[in-house]
Amino acid sequence: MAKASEKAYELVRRRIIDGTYPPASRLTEKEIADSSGVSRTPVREALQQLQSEGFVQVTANQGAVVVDWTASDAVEVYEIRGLLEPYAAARAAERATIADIEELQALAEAQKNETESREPGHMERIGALNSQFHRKLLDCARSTRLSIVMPMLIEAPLIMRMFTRYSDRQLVRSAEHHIEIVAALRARDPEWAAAIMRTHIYAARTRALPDQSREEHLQD
Amino acid sequence: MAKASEKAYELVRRRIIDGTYPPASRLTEKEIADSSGVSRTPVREALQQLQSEGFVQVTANQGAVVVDWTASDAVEVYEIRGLLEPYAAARAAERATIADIEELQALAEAQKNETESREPGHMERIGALNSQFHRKLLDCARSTRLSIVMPMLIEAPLIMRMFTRYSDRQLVRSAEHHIEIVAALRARDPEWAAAIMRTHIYAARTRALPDQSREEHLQD
DNA sequence: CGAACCATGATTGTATACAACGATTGAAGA
DNA sequence: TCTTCAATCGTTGTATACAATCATGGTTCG
Repeated sequence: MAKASEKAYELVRRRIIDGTYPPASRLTEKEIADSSGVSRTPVREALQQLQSEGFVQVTANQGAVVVDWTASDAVEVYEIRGLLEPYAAARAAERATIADIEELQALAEAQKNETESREPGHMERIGALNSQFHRKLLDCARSTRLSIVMPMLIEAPLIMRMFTRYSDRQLVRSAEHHIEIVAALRARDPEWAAAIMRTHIYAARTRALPDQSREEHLQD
Repeated sequence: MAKASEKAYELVRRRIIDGTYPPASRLTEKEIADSSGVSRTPVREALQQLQSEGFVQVTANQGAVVVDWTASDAVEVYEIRGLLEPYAAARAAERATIADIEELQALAEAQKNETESREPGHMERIGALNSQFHRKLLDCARSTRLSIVMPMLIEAPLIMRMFTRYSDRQLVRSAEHHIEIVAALRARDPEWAAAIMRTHIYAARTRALPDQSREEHLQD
């Protein structure tokens, strides 16, 4: 059996992402402990972990609340990703092994296929593949600090739901970006990798902006 | 009395920074609990907190070890700061209140004075003032994400000791940078703020590079 | 009627006991 | 001599009991 603290962590994280625990709702340790079948001690650890990842906010003696995301929060996340992920991509271009690159390619192609097939549940699978791709690329950057910092930006609940705002056209483009990133890594070209990654993030950022009609309203 | 978990946190953090717990040394919960006079439960919370800030690395069933910093780690920190802090400075230029700016100015001037007076213990005070300045500026950026991420980069133990590598000339310059940053905020000029901050970080990064003889060896 | 104030209940914070796990050491066998 | 295995011990992981704290609602006094 997995460790108790992980069990609680997974449960809460899943429920935050799927909306069972809506934004601004209060989480009591006892309720989580009962739901996950562990004691309060590992629950507290899980909540602290979730806090360091930006999922919840715990206040002294008042417990944890699910953080509420505003549009400006989302934009802020993309701005910071726009600074850090190109750097991560450049590092990855210099450090990824062949095996790493193959794995990234597999992820990118799987995502591309999902965007084309559009079978039931493809949105969830695309979201998962997208997260995996960015996480794997982060791994290839071989940077302790980035590995601590970026998961919070990649796996934020709002960010993971952002795909629902994409048109089919935009989903395809996003997958193509991933494929081009892999190409840049294969070419061992840090600048190319950084440039296409920057493009990728900026394109995503637009989806987070309040008014989404500014781009591509003619095509979609 | 402060909360038990904070007590343990402060103790361990201080001991890591002052070298009582050297890099790569193992920290047992019991030893910390005895030293700080609290039980193991809050100690565990403190260690987890310290992990999320990059001070220690805890491994399952094997406890925590103080992270060991290499030269490349230091460079990595400055590279990331070189990306994030100019952005933070730009945001601060748009968001800082007059009171914020006055406080920053006071910190910058105090640091300048310390570099000129050179009274006993000035190095420690400069280090503290420097941390305060960057933390306050971060505060003015009004970014939840940056506030979570950056303390780890600003308060890393190695970074705080880096001042010992500065020549007098470089200490003065560093203080001057801070003063100019305040001027940029006062002018509400995000680009200026970002530019001088970038300069400030890059100048610091050079100190972290293995071979420090490349700059200013004639003057110093 | 309103505001300040205590009593109460619920929830978080801490301590301690116990369980589970891993490293280490020593002996037995090849 | 080297390897393997098992027992032991120290350490971490978890559960539970208790203490401290906060939100609440009702009560009293102005």
